[in-house]
Amino acid sequence: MKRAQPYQPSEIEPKWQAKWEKDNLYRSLIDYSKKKHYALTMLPYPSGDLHIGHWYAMAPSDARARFMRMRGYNVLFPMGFDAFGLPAENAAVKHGIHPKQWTYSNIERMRKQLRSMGAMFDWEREAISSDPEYYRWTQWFFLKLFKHDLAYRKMAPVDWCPQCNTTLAREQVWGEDRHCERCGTPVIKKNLEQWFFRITKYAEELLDFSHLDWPERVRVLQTNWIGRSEGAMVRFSTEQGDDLEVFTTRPDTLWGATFMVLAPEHPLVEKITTPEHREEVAEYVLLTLRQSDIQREALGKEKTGVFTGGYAVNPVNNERIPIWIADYVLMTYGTGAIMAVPAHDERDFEFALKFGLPIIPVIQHPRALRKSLIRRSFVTEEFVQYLQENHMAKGEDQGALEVSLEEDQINDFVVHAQRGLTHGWIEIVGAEWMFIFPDQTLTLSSIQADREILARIQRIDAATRSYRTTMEYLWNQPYYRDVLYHAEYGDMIHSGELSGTKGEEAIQKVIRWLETRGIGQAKVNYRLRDWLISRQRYWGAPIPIIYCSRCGIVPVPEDQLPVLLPEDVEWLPTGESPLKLHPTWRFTSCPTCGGPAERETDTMDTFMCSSWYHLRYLSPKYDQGPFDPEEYDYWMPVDTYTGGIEHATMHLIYTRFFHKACRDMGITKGPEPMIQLRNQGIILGEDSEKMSKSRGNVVAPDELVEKYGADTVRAYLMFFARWDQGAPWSSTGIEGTARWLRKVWATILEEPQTQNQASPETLRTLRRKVHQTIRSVTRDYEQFEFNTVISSLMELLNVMVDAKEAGAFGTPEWEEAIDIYLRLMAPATPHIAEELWFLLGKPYSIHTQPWPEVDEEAAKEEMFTLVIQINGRVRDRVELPVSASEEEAKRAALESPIVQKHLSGSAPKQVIYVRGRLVNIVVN
RNA sequence: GCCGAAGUGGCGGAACUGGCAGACGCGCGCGACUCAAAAUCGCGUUCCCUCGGGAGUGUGGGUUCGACUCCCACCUUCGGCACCA
Repeated sequence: MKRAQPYQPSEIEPKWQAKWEKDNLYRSLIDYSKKKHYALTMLPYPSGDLHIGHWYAMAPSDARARFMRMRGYNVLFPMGFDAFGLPAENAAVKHGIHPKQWTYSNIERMRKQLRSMGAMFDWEREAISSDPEYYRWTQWFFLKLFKHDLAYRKMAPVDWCPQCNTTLAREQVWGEDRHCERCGTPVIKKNLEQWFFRITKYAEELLDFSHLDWPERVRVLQTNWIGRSEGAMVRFSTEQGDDLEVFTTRPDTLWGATFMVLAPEHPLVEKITTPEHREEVAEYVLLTLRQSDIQREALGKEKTGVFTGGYAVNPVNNERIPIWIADYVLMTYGTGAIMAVPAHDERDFEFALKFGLPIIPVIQHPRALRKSLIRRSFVTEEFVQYLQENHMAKGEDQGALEVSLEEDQINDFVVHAQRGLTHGWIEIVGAEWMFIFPDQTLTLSSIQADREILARIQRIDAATRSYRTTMEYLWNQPYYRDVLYHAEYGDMIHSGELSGTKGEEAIQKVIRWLETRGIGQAKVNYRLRDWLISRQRYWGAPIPIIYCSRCGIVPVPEDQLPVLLPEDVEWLPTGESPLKLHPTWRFTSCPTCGGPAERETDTMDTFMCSSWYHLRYLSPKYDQGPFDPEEYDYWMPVDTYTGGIEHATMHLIYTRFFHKACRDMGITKGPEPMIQLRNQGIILGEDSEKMSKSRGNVVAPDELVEKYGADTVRAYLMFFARWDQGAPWSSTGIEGTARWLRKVWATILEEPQTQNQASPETLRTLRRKVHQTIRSVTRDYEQFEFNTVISSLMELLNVMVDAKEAGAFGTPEWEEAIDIYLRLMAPATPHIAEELWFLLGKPYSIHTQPWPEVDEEAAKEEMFTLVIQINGRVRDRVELPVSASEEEAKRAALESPIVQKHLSGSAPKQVIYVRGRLVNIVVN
């Protein structure tokens, strides 16, 4: 027996990596004779150490890129670094190293670690966002956006991270406590003059995913983030004659608007506040401003607000309604003002009840009961009998009958009620809003009616005198509570000429009605805000703007780019941009008038750098533009993009916006930058907790590579979980993958220990499994199902081991099997595949070989297991040739002794036959 | 509260078109080799059982000859949003 050399990844892996690099094996050049495939994995931040998460993102992506290459595509799979950003500055503060030095030495280290992965990166295309040759073009894009009015500067309340000492985009503020996405510190509000990109201009187009093959999850996240809502703008006016516009999604409830609420910051507040309310309003505004957003938006917080003394006119019914201010109305959404319809909006309902504002129902509840609480003391005994005889009284509580009525009982009830009332009144609420008095019936249909009803019942019952509105009285009858408020669609009531409008057409009909009268129109509103890109930090691309006292905001001329970052700065965090504290850098001359001027000292959000890195990869050294148009036309768009889902509402929305804006400026082409997106999951620590240094559960890929070799790590990462889900790490699990590779090695290289002559069946079975595996591995790579790629290969190996034992070694079928096996494993485990390929004397390199084709004939099964069920339960199995007819299958099933026993003479009711699978005998 | 996803052995997972539930691997058990260990190999491994079977894919219903797969309701976990008018 010949023993082969043992499998030594630490020897073969560096050897092949060096050779591939020397031979330029992964250089990706334009080749018009081939179909291109641009595979991109998200740009890593050079934090200093490649962690297992990087491997998890990149190694399976690399395997797939390699697979595409073997399938005949010209594949571009580039790598680079998102090299600007805060950690470099934090390290500078902590260790006294310059951010640039820290960053570039980290990059050096990570390049080495990345090379140990054996990935097919084309390093000639590496791009580093902090290189002046890179950020020159980041600045150039800024200027283009500025020129096309897509970048603008404004004073605004912005989110500020006190830990990072900088402003953040809305997308970078996370969670209920509104913390900084990077460091977890709760943010505060600051009023600052900042630069924004007009991403909101693209809100509608960003909702269109029809050109994208992206996970549903990401599309839903982005859709929710953009937050489209349809409704109407309605023009109310103040008594002073100012227009007061509101956005509403429920124009059908307009007739129920009984007051208005402005955000405390609303510009009209000053003007409408009357002298006697001035002090109270000023105090409230101040209080609101002092509160953090977290306090202000804390849920479950009781509503607060104050009356301004001012009044508005509801344009649909000319009702005079009070204007309040309250912090539950946000200046940043809609117009910063709302019409309050307390009967059909939970927040307004709560507010109205608290402050005694009238509540008028204007939408019929689709299912509500008609409820009435009838005090015995108000009515005759005959009437009580009437209620009981007709089963209207369902209960009794403290001398009051709890009545509920069907629609067809109402008329009869009203007649009896008026006769039965000795004094007092009877109300019906829910699907009706009637107050029946002996002499008349009133309906709660307007503010006026609310006052009349309240006045009458207060005259009758002194106990109701503390109530400020009719609804407040009703609310204090617990029996009514569930029918007093609802936010559903329904038929319009109490709405003047539009009363009776059906729920399903109400909104559209009201909008048309408003439009013909010129008091409102349809309007779509978005939750999305413009992208705040100013950062008060040093290590970023300077915003290429100059402020001149004579010429105002002046863009740096393109030919003066890049605006270089000075290297001699103080980085100690002060809350001001370090560039502002530099003794000379900010002082310059105006490009327009030549007079003294100052540079913008803020730098750009690093998401700006990563919005276009996929373009810089195309031609990282090109200096006539951000990218070489020829490269663009060949490679773009990105065909598959892989990375984590955490960027769903940040990078992935920014880069889509960026592409669309550039398209409209004539720079890029096509609807989308990245066609197919796939997300990998997260690897947890072995304790099922999130990996972190403090928990001590971090898995270090360098150590794994040293112990097992890169191929084992790559294969294990592909195998151990569904790629899109991730799972806890297992240090015993990886042993299984290591065993698999050792077994491959031994199976292919070692002489067999058997004298057996392989039977034709053995060889046939071997070939069948080989070709079936080509089919499944190909399909699984296409679908990013990497775990089953590896398990199929393991299965095939098990069959090969059996075949070898049975004497297949050395036969043509065996040679074919190992040839195909190595090709199939080459994308996942490139080094061992290359080494074995080499040892077998096959032509270098396996990675330039074509992907194997399925021989359909060989893959065909000859026999199959016919499952025999009785009443859907498996009772027996029998082997049949694939060619067996329905009759043969049914006969085989019915002849089965087990079936005979179960049938015990009786005839089957039905026999169901599924070709190639089963026979199901139904016997009752 | 709203939106979304996921629940399958001790664990990661497979079952891709409604048709054998648990592929592949980990772990575990027994055995072989060995003075011994490591490595390797073989067998077993969803649960219950009176050895005939029975139960079983989060729970409860439904559709179907047949449901992990389709429908309805619910529970749990995770993610996102959150006074967005």
